[in-house]
Amino acid sequence: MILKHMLNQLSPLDVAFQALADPTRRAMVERLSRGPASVSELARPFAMSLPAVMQHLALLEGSGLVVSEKIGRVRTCRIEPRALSLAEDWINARRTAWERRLDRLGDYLEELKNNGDDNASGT
Amino acid sequence: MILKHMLNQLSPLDVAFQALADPTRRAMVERLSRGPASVSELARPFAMSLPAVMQHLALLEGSGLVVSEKIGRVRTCRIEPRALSLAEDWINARRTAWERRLDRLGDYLEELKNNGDDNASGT
DNA sequence: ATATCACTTAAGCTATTGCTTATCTATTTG
DNA sequence: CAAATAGATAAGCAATAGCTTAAGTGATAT
Repeated sequence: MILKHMLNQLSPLDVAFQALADPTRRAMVERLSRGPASVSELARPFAMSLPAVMQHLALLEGSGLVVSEKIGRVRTCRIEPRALSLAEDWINARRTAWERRLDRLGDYLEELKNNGDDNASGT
Repeated sequence: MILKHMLNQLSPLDVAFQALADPTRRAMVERLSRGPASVSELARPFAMSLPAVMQHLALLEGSGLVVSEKIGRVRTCRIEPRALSLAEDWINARRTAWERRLDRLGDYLEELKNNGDDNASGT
């Protein structure tokens, strides 16, 4: 039997926003925005087990928001700004689309007002 | 008995990112970025029941990303750009923090290179 | 060599999420 | 008024998310 969730592959945007939805993961991104960190450094501020932190990290890496490299026994993590841009740009596009729409509406109403008196007898 | 999840109140940023994490809700935001829509207009593109759409809508309104007004029997929804900015600005702040950090590092390495020959005997 | 450190993997458990159907309440419209 | 329309509320259910503990693995220090 083929399950529904096996069919629909998630887009990069899906996984990025899903990764950012969790407060712990956003705190990890915030920490990494100030510079690289090892897994245990990343884990230290949180009141949760290391495996829990690793699961968050796995999701962040899966989304491309974070990349890491293991040297010896320590894995160093850093943030990938281009994956952040992806989400940022999506929001920006929707917000500016709305604002442009408001501007056009404003212009139209302005035009109506200005043409009001010299158009009153025009028809 | 007091449950843990009854204590921790979610921040505006939490609910905003959580709202944006779902593909259906992002599609609704995308639709609304092109102009206001009624609940059934919003629901039409999706292969799910109206109550399901209403639950998504409730979450979007709870996050402040969408506002709505009911006139007669139709509720008209529109997007609230300032709530979008909240999430957008959070991402932007982290991304630019990282990029500034990289720039400073680049400047430092550049400086090391330029001072290399006239500093070789300097100490 | 062996103990410690830094992670990693696996399994399991609970709360939440994203749906569903069924039922209900207001507003139009005929 | 009766019937259709637009939305709202409630209850329930399967899948997922976010943890936990226990038990690895491989690198480094004693």
